[in-house]
Amino acid sequence: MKQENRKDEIIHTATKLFKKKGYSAVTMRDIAKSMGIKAASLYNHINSKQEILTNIIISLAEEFTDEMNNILKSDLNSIDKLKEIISLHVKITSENTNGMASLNNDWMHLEEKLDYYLSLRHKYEEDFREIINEGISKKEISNSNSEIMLFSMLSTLRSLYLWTPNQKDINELANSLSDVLINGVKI
Amino acid sequence: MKQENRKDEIIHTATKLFKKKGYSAVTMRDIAKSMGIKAASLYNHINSKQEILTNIIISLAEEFTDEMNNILKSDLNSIDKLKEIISLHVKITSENTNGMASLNNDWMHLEEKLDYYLSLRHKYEEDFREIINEGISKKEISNSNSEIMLFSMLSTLRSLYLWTPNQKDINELANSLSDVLINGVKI
DNA sequence: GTCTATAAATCGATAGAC
DNA sequence: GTCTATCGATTTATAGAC
Repeated sequence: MKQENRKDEIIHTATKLFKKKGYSAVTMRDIAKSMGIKAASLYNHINSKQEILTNIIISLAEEFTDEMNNILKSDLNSIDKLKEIISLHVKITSENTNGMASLNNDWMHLEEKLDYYLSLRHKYEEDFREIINEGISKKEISNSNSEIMLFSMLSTLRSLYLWTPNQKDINELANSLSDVLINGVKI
Repeated sequence: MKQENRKDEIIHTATKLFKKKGYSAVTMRDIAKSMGIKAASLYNHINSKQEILTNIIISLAEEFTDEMNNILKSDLNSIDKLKEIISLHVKITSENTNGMASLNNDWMHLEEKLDYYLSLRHKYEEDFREIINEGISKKEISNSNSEIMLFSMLSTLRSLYLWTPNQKDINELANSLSDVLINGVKI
């Protein structure tokens, strides 16, 4: 475990609380109490509540962006690129389950960094869409509604934080999830 | 369009705002302003902010519960039961897109009705799980990880409110969605 | 049924002692 | 680096005039 300085400790504590109740319902007093100190003491390490949220969300969004770029650069076929995306979501979610809740549910409370976040998200979805459409034109992916395939997969991957907090083997999870998302449930 | 009394109008307005920012970030002044009146006037029609949230969430949860009971009672095979569940989510989401946001993201802010909501949700997931397991034992559904199939489908269905607000033909959406969820994306 | 006015509590954030 | 004390703004909700 990496050594946590006081600022990281605040962010880590806040992330846990944000998952339970959402950014708006968590007070600086809640965060402080959870750390055994007073709210005023938090301000020796962070400048504002908003700074905490920005830190949680932007670092995750940039991580997704970087990894998506690696997948795009690879010479995998479309199905294997999808499997890589699935593994990426499983990995990041397992490393920061609580943070994924803020990324999904509290991004609209970003202030200065809102537009930047939206641009990263838009680019990510565009890249995902391109992989699917490339797969369709190369006859690797079924030629049905590509938008529904995109948002169905994305919805499941974005919801991983809700039901995989105690997952042991993340490789097995990624494999099973790939099986279900790519082959469906029918025999 | 059914005639809306003042209380329904308040709930309708609040539901729209709750989707945008979440229950905790929306104030009674926001709701009133959006209706062109003052916050104090709201209290002539509703007793509290909490009552608005309870009304939104419990009515939706009970609708899902009732319809799931009908599906369970039917003599459809497992795949067709799954298709009925998919149609149910598409229908309810198209009728109350904004309310689905509260159902998904703000249920933890329920107070007196929280336990009741949790019991309905638990029962719904149990019924869904039973349909999948029955399909597996009858060789209608693939014998892979049933929990992953359950939560993958449920995640997609619960996220419908995010990307289907302007859907025209809900029958076609339900059919395409069934195709993707049941048959996957592979050719 | 809506208004103004305000109560009582709580919010994020700061000042200054230690 | 944490504390007490507090500011100023904002919250839900109520009282009472119209």
